[in-house]
Amino acid sequence: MNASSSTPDNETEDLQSAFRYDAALADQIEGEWQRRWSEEGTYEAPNPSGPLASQEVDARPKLFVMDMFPYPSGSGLHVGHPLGYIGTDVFARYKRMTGHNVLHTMGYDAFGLPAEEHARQTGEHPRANTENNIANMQRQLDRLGLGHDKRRSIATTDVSYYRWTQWIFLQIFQSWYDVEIDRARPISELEDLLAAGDRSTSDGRPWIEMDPTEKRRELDHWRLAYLGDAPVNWCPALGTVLANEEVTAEARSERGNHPVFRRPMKQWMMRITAYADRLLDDLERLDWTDSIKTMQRNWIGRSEGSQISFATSAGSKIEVFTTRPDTLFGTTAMVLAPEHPLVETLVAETWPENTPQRWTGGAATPREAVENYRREASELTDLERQENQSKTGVHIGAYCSVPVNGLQIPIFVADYVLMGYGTGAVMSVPGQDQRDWDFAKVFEIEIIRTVEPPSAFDGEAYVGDGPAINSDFLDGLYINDAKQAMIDWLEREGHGARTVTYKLRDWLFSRQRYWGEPFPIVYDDTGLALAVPEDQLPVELPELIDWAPRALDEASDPEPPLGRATEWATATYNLGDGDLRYRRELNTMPQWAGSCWYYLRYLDPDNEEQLIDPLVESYWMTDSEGGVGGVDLYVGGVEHAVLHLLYARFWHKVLYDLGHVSGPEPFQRLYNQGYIQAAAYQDKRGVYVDAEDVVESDGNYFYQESPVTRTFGKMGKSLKNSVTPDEMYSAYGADTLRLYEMFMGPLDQDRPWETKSVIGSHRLLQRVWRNLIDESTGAATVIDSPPSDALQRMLHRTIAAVAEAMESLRFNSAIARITELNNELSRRAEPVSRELAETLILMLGPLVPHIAEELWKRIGNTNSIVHTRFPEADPKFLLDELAELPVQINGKLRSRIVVATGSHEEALQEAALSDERIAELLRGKEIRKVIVIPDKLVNIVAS
RNA sequence: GUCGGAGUGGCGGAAUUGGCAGACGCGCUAGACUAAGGAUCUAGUGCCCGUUAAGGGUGUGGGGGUUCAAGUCCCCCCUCCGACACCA
Repeated sequence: MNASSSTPDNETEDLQSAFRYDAALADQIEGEWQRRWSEEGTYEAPNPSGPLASQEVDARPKLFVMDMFPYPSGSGLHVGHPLGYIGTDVFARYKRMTGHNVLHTMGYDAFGLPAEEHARQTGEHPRANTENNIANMQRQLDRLGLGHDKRRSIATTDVSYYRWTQWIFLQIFQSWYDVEIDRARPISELEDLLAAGDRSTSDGRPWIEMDPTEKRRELDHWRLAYLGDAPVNWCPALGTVLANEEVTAEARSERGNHPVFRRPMKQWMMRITAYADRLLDDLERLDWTDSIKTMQRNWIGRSEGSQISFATSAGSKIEVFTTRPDTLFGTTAMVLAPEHPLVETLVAETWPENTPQRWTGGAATPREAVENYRREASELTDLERQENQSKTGVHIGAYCSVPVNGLQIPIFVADYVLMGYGTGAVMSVPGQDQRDWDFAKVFEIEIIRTVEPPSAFDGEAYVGDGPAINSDFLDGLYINDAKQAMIDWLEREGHGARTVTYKLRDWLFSRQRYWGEPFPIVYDDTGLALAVPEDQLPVELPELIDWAPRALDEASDPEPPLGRATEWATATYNLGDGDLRYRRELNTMPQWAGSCWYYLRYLDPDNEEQLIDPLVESYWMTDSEGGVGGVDLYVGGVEHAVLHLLYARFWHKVLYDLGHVSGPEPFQRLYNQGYIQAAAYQDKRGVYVDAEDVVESDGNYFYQESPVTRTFGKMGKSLKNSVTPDEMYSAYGADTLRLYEMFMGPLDQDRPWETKSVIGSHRLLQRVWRNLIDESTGAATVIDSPPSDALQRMLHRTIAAVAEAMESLRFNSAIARITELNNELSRRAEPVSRELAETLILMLGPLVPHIAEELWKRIGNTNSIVHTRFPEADPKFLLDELAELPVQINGKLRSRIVVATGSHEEALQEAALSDERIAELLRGKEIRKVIVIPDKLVNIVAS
């Protein structure tokens, strides 16, 4: 790092330029202004009521700008981390200056595995570790000069915060989804409906015949948060169960890449599937990128089709789900997932006569074949199953009949059919489905095409549209009509019905961890869950000594660490029958829980009486322009495209149904910032070397004289390519770092970090400073006379461009325009008009607040620029009287003419044709046509 | 494989509705200041031809098309990045 004045040798020059804008001066200015902002509460945004309200009602329009809050990592920040935070800060500052009441703050998503992993290694309690990390990270962020309302900051680990996380859990626990009115309702209302017979119970028994325990079990059946007995993803290395979303396709944990095993276990589940359609439909009302919307749509995975029953000789019917009921006449086999429950009852004792050898898997009986196949399938990892795309399976010796034509078709088990989707059973139609085609080829199953392929078609299964063939009453119909006709027939004949299925599963909500929110749930002797009363919240985490997960092997079973807090594990509550002892729920909530609602707590951070004051909620969360409402701008990485954003939307919708929030969506506009990448260098052995010490020569890279190869990747320890904000502060100051990060490119794009380029942003600030300040005295050099007409025009064009760029988050363009203006001032090398100087400073304000405040003060102002109006372009300066227009011949630029703006076509044509060069070039040519676009160009077509 | 997104100088990137491609910055070249410059300032800088110059040609991943005019619109192809992945 070479700050110009930091070497002792140029002290002489330093004395001459004691007020040159360098790292030392920047550091001093930044410290002073950060102190003043903090003392004056400059960034505090008033609420309409409650403790954070200001004296008078704030008439400004509100704007809620938010970053995805970080996990407070122990390793500290590198320059890639704050990119989004700087972006939102610039936008928030710009909006403050255009008269908005801007809420911008920051919190910490502080529960989670890393603190426990760290604790396991060091013995430091997760809370102590977490608090240290938060303090450290806060210090690093403060140094950037982010304009946050500190009063509103929270950490999900604060007891006063997770008390309300627990409260929300109870709301969900005590609700059910009424499909008739399509929203969640309190469970007490269901009780009334069941008692009145307006809803039938899950097994059809009358409510009044149930004993109290049966009634509780019945209600539990309906709850939005319920105990499910599904197979879970048990990760022994992490000592916890994981959600499907936290497990990779290779059956490993997303965090740490440890093996994950399937285990059946009683787990808390959230009925997010009840909201599948609303989560899908409301996407259309959101200002999010199409790619994120598409990812959510794919994740929800809604598909319409029909359920069809196939009768078997054994009596049980096989239900399949298909999106192509129109192809039913082409069904030539039935394929079940290996885990399908009906396999047991359907499997035949002996092979039927004439069973082809290849169907038997070489086994003596169908049962043996199925058992062998199941064993082989279970020994494959998901990855192997995926790589092995050739179809395998065995016949189970039984047949079922195709309802529409009575055809007897063989039943198979095969692992290409997944138990987790649809009904775990597939009607195999090789003519119209490539997977079925592949399967049919292996087992020599008959192929009947039911859609006529185009004559040129030479593929295998044909999935395109076309007229139905070989399909009796469907013949000639195209796919859509054929589907309708078939579904009508199935419904009329009682063989099936129109249905919808989803890929989305219910959300597995418990973790066998210490460092998470305890459930506000206890159990009595029935083993059924009971809510801890709201007025008994929070259920605080016990201070465990032995909190670390046990080292566990593959054969182990899930075991929550809270079970070791023996005193805490039971509790006395009065739940209506007097004080009784209850067993506590020992699982904790997943990290997603705390991030599902933090935006609401920012709004009313000190409320102990209710989740949020409705007045405050509707003030910040309602869109005055009639949009769906919610956070006005939410900025974060694309990695949360499905999980966090789907969970938070789900919780918000539940709160909306129950009347706790005023709108259906939490985040109106979502913006995904890109990532900062950095060059990383590997030597011959492939070992990463310190990027800082690599030198370039003629496009090749060397580390200690030896050639190294360059790649780009995420900044971090493993690639040895981190650059810390602290290094940038000491070389240039925080404003330069902010400016550089914003100048590198559009906010939503990944961009490579280049330390050598940072100097460019520093130079801009130095030149601005020099244009307004005498570097030897520190006094302002501005003069009071107005700027020249030409400068005035340039200034207002700049204002218009900068405002537009700020509005659309194109900060790189805004900076370019400001640079152009400042370059012009440098070129003129004359004292700058105060009017122009003020405008320039205000435009810089959102980007580089410290130096802007300092310049503002030095040219004679006493107020802060934070709430000063952003300059507005005066239209009268935007139009020049004269304009230089290009003149083209046959589309090629040949000359330019200077004409009055607003000149009519004839005048322009004449000016163009009488231009010397043009006349010269046109000599001897025939003018065929002249295109004149006023104020744009003239194009002469000649030959 | 399917679905998204993107390809513009040596590099990061600009370019409203189709209307002067390469703004702005880095780097590079030359010069100024200097004991010195990895500081600062000034000028130049897409590529090719043209001794300088005037000028000309060419140019936004490739190929075709629409148009007076295409980085921008249409068709086909290639490459890279991201997500999902036997979803019936």
